[in-house]
Parts: sequence; C-alpha cells; structure tokens
Amino acid sequence: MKQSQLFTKTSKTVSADIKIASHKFLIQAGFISESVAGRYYFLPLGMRVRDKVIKIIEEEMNKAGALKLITPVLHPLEFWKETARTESVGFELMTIKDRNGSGFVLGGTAEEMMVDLVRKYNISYKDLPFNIYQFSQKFRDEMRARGGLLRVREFLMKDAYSFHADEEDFKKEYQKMWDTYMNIFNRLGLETVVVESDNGYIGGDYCHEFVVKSEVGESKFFISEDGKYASHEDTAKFKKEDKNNTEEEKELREVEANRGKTMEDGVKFHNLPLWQQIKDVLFINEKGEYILAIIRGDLDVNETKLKNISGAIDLRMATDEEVRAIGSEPGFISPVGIDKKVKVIADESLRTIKNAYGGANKKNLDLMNVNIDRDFKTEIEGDIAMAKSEFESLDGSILKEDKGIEVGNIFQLGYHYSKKMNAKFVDNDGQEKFYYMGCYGIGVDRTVATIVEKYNDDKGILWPESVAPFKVHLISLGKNEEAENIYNDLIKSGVEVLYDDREVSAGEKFADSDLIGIPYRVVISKKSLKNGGAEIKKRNEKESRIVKIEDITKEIN
RNA sequence: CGGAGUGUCGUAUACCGGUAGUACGUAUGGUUUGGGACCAUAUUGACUGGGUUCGAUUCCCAGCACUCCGACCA
Repeated sequence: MKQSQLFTKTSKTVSADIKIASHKFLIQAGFISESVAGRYYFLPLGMRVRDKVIKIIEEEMNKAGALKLITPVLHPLEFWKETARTESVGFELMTIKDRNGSGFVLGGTAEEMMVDLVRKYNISYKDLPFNIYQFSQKFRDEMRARGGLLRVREFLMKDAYSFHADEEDFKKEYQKMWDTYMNIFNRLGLETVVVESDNGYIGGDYCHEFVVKSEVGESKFFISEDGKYASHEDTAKFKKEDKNNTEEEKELREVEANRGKTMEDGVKFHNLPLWQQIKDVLFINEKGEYILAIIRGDLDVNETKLKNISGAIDLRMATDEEVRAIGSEPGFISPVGIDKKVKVIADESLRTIKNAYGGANKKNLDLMNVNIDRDFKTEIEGDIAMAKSEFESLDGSILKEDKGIEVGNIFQLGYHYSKKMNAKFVDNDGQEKFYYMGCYGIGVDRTVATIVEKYNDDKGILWPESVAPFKVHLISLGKNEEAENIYNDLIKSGVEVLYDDREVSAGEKFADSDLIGIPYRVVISKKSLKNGGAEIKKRNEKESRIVKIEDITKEIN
C-alpha cells in the first residue's frame, strides 16, 4: 500500500505520561488510538499485525484439531447464574438489559455459552473429545486499565474449550494445548515461561500461565534456578525445613509480656528466634465468618492460598475492634482457647517447630511452649505460606522471583462447569456422565503489545517478520519513476510492501520507517540508482547495502 | 475500590486574578531534497456546572475524564 493513502499518521511527540515502550510506540507509529481508558481503536497498521497474530494462532489451533466457531457476545444472564459466577467473578461483570427486560452479560469469558451449546446436542462418547474455540471481543470492567494494550477493558481473546469423557483423555489434550501454545508463541517470536498458577474465578483445580518475562509485566512468579519449576506466587510451593521438631514437648505456661504488638517485639522480649513464634492473622470472609490463619513466625500468609483452602470467595483482615469482639487482643491472638466460632487454618510449617510462643488472647500475656495437637486443634492444615526469593523448591533448587506478561493460559476445569450446568454425554455403558473439561485462552491484543515490548529500540519497533504489518518498507527519495515500478513489481510478486511515496524530507521518511519497524527497508534515490540500484537494510542492521533492482525480491527472501 | 495527581489549539507544552503564548501539525505559495529542512502567510484552544470576585482559564466546591501507585487478569 502507498503510505500517502494511510490516513493515520505518525506523530513526533507523545504524552509525557506514557512510559511503557509498547504503549508509546504503538500510538506514536499509528497502530492504535485510544478511545476512552482501556478501549482502543486498532488502526490500519495495527489491524494488519493483529490479523497476522490471529492467523498464526488459528493455524496452530486447527493443526491441533480444534474447531473454530463463534458465540454471541451477549450471554443470557441465567447461564451465569447457573454457575454462580454472577457472584464470584474477579473482574466486574458488565450486564445490560434488552427492551423486554431480559438480562445479558457482556462476555468476559465463555465457559457457560460453550457448555450450553454442547448440552443441546445428544453427544455420545464416540463424539468425544472435541475442542471448540473462538476469537471474540471480551469485556472486563477492570478496576484500572494500564499500559496501553497490556491491560484493557475490551479486547480480542482466543478462547478454547475442550470436552472429554474422562480425566485421562483430558490430560492428553492439556499437553497438546501446551505444545500448541509453545508453537504459537515461538512463531510470534516470544519466549515464554510456563508458570503453574491459580485458577481464580475460572474454576478448576490447576492451570498454567504462559508468561513472557518483562519488567512491565504484572505477573509475579517464582522460578527455580535449574528452571524445572515455575509457579505463580499464589501457588508456589517451597520446602519448609525442620527446625526444632525433634525437641521434647515442654509444659505450656502463661507469662506476663509487656511488649508491643509486632512479631519483632515478641522476638526481643523473649529473646527467642522469630521462627519459633506463631504468627496469627485473623480474617473475615464474605459471609462474615472468622478465619484464623496461623503460620510459623518467619513466614507470611498468602491470601489466595488461604482463600482456596478455606473455600472463601473474598477475604479481608479483621479490624482491631473485630479481634476484640471475639474475646482476643490485637498483637496477642492465639489459637489456644480461641472462640469456637473461629475456624483455625494452620500452615504445615507449624509441624516443623515445637514449643512455640505467642499471644494468649489477652493484652500483655504470652503463652510459652505451645504445641499443635496438644494445645490447640485446627480445622484445616495445609499450605498457606507465601514463597519468597531464595527459598528452596521442593526438589532442592533455589527459587528466584521474576515477573512478566501473561499472554496465555491453559486451565483444567474438570467437572466444575458440566456439573453446575448439568451437561452430560452418553458413555459406552449407556450411562449419562458429566463432561470433563479444560479451557485455553490467549489475549491477542496483549500479545501484540508484548511483541513490541520485546522488539523495540530507542527509535521504534522492530517487528518479527511473522507479524510485521508489511515485509518491505519501500522509500523513494525525491521523485523517481523507478520506485513506482519497483513497487508495482513487488506487488505482482506477492510481497507485502508499504511504499512511502509522500513528498516529505528524507529524514522524516527514515524516522517514520524506524518507528513503524517494518523488517526490510528499501531506499530508491538518485544516489542509490547512481550506485547501481537500491539500498537495502534490515531494521536491526546499522549499514545498508546496494543491490541491483532486479535482485530486490531475491534479497528479501 | 483505596491513595496521589492532571485537565490550556489536532499533538506537546508555557504563562497568568485583567488582550492566552510557543513548537509541531494542518492549509496555501515559494526555496529545498540522504536522518523529522527553510521562508512567508493562514488556521485552531482554557473539560462541564456552580461559587468567590468589578472581573476567573487562573482561587474554591461538585461532577466528568484521564494518568500514576496499590488490590484483580488474557
């Protein structure tokens, strides 16, 4: 296409507020334009890139045997009520009513729609498995849009849903999608870390995020030094080494403790190690029930882990007044003799210590030699601890914290949706059974931004060839017919070319070319013609070289 | 939703309780033509609504919008 026909223009300046490279360059080079916060126009150049990303994803999904279809964007509200997600979604669900007063959800993810579609058919085990997917605009009323396309309120997502007779069959598909994602991101020029993660409002038992390491990313995760284990901070497991758990249990006693409220105050007052102290954190769930999380003093509670283990949808820390309301005291909470309506959830790290110390539910009174089982009972025991850099992974490597951009994920859903929505198939024994399910998402717009995040320099973008809006940026300096002929020839031979035929200065053309970031730059000018043809340069090269005009097509392949 | 901040031509910015500048852009003409070239001319602006004031773009209040930091996600 001729650049003179692009109505969108590059701009020399961009708001000083824009800090993130992909945000800045995508706007400055005319790939996208903001409408309102978190909602963007994809301009002609941006659309070409997005279409290429879509094509790559589609090719790989089809290769894996997935079937493309599309659901309505408006989802009947009753489906979301069936799965109770009108209550539990982490993003704000957007709802609208039609003229009859029927309620609809603006789709933010499509499990309900896909399950409803499938349950309308009489499916036999012979029809299974299948994987159906779509590209569709998703709506999420995010608290805060951020970083251009990195976090928006409306975006294109590829979402796939697979249906299986049993878990074993599902696991094959999970692995297949894992491999498919590796191929997709590989073709997009993105190196991903596959990070074990929390399912959140999607439901199910386990899932993996595909994360591209980046300073501007929002996904924090831990990766072991040997690279064998990677996990989101909300799921990261680590070794809780034995402390003094071989010690003999001593007699429980109460002592006066004129100390402050913090853990350090306890350490100083008793002159005992931090790990021997019990950390007590009182939470209140969405139903107003009390949950006491207890953990070894040198560790912290991870709220997501606690949420999952306790089955809570929402948790918040109790206020000082609420602590006193159950007969305890801020800074001196203890599981020993705590009010019976409080659900005690212990981290397994408490098994690594003996004769612990901590509060006695009364101001300035501490308990010494507290031991689990003997002195207090727990309702649930498990892993509620927050991982930290330098902790040891379960297989003995060292964990390091890192962060990145989550571009895709794969979820095990199990029977989560099929049971709630009563979706069944007929198995070979004639019995109706629930589907075992998985789902698999890729954020297309975010992926575009991530590519720019990875491929840019101080002058602009350096698109990988697989997604570049054009393969060649043909630039004519001054009027010359030769450029026009070359343009027509390239078009004829099927090369995607952007031809800068504008009557502007050379500097402006070069600057725009660097900014837009098309892989090959071909310059035709009096000088180049005198030197024997065209100047050709890859965007990532410093020096150009002269090639004969008839060789241009050969040079770019 | 909590915290912080900002709203001035299309864009980026300046100043100011009393006539709102500048640069880029855009338009026209001319000179240029290898890293955002130059000259001339033209063009366009105080988020909305209240209040204080002789007078408000400026000060105050409210609303709206946007940005940044936190809690959430593709």
